[in-house]
Amino acid sequence: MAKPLFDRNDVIDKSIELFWHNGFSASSIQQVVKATGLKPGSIYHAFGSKEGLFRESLEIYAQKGLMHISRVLDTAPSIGEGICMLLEKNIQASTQKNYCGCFLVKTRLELAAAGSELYELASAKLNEIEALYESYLEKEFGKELGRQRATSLMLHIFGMRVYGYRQKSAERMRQGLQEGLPWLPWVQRNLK
Amino acid sequence: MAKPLFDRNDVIDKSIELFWHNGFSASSIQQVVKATGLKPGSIYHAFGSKEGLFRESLEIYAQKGLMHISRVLDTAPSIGEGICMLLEKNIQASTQKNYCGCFLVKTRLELAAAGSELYELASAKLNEIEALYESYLEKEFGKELGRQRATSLMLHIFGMRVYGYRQKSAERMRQGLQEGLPWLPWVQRNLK
DNA sequence: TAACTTTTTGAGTAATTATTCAAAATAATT
DNA sequence: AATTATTTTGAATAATTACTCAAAAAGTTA
Repeated sequence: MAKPLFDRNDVIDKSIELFWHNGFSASSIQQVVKATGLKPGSIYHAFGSKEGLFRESLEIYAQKGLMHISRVLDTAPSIGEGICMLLEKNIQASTQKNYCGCFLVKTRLELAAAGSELYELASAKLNEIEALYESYLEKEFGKELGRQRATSLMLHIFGMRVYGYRQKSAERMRQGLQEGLPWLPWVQRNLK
Repeated sequence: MAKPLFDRNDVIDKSIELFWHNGFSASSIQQVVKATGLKPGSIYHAFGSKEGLFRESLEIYAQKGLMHISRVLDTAPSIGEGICMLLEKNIQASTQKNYCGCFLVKTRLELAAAGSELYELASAKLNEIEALYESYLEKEFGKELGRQRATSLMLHIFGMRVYGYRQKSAERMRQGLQEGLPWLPWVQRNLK
């Protein structure tokens, strides 16, 4: 019973990187071979298909994202401040050189028309994220307002993932968020 | 001097349909051949490359979108009511069977990492849309608040383009929009 | 060490890809 | 009708695609 010699986590991390940047269609198995060092046979033995590898990459990515949100919101001084921290981190990320949006959002848009199982997976994970925010906001604002603000927050997060691709959009985006999410405890940035 | 026999508008419309649904990478020239009835040689003679055809499709799509926004906002009773009409139309569209988001948004997300010229084109057109909304909102709210609300509106529009893929999200999305864009003249829907 | 099980290898496959081009067809001009 | 200019054709091309499989290597157990 020989066990896999390659580091599965490492291979998944490198696959996430590749698929996240290029999307499903534009990423070839040959690129995976190059990125991971695995030979085609090993990839198919371990993951079954390109779709199988993509699915596992997407799942791990989503799981990490959900855990990150929970961790930040559980340790922040307040839920509102935690959300602000998460949003600010998204803004920061969008200023990075190789900004790439969100893997789940990109997958949902790319594969919606194909009716792919991967689209369903991405959608399910995005719904989980909304449900997670909702569970926190309900505690703060009650059932109805919590749900409403969770939806509003998701609209803004999705919006950022598209808007953020523009260079130098950080400050503008920050102002737009403050305009649309006035119930969050924004900190004063530039007093003038 | 023989002139083209095929209807360029018709070919572009069918190309928009195909590219919009499948994206750039997942649309093949053979699919274009099938969808338009043109032979490969004709396509390359008329548009130069797959990218050339995609570019022209994207440009026409964007132009139609910009014109539609102007027309609605120019004829609406007020700018606010016009924007509400446009948003409501987006919500309605998202409930359609083959909802497909926005061609510009999809292109921006798909081709950002590739540093493609098509990404630049999609971004430029999305910026034009924001500038158009800004020009209207400035008249209503002044320079600074107009700009801020145009950004907020764009974040919501982008957000809808992602959020809307979920089935049965219409009512929830409507409430989220009302929460984030309270300065718009929303009409009462269900009194209870 | 030997027998056994599982993983890895990497050349190979059939299908699909974007693109080309010489020849045929078509339209405008003479 | 003849000439010229342009478009259309569609089979062919070289490259790339996702994926396979028999053999070799490696780990586990006896």
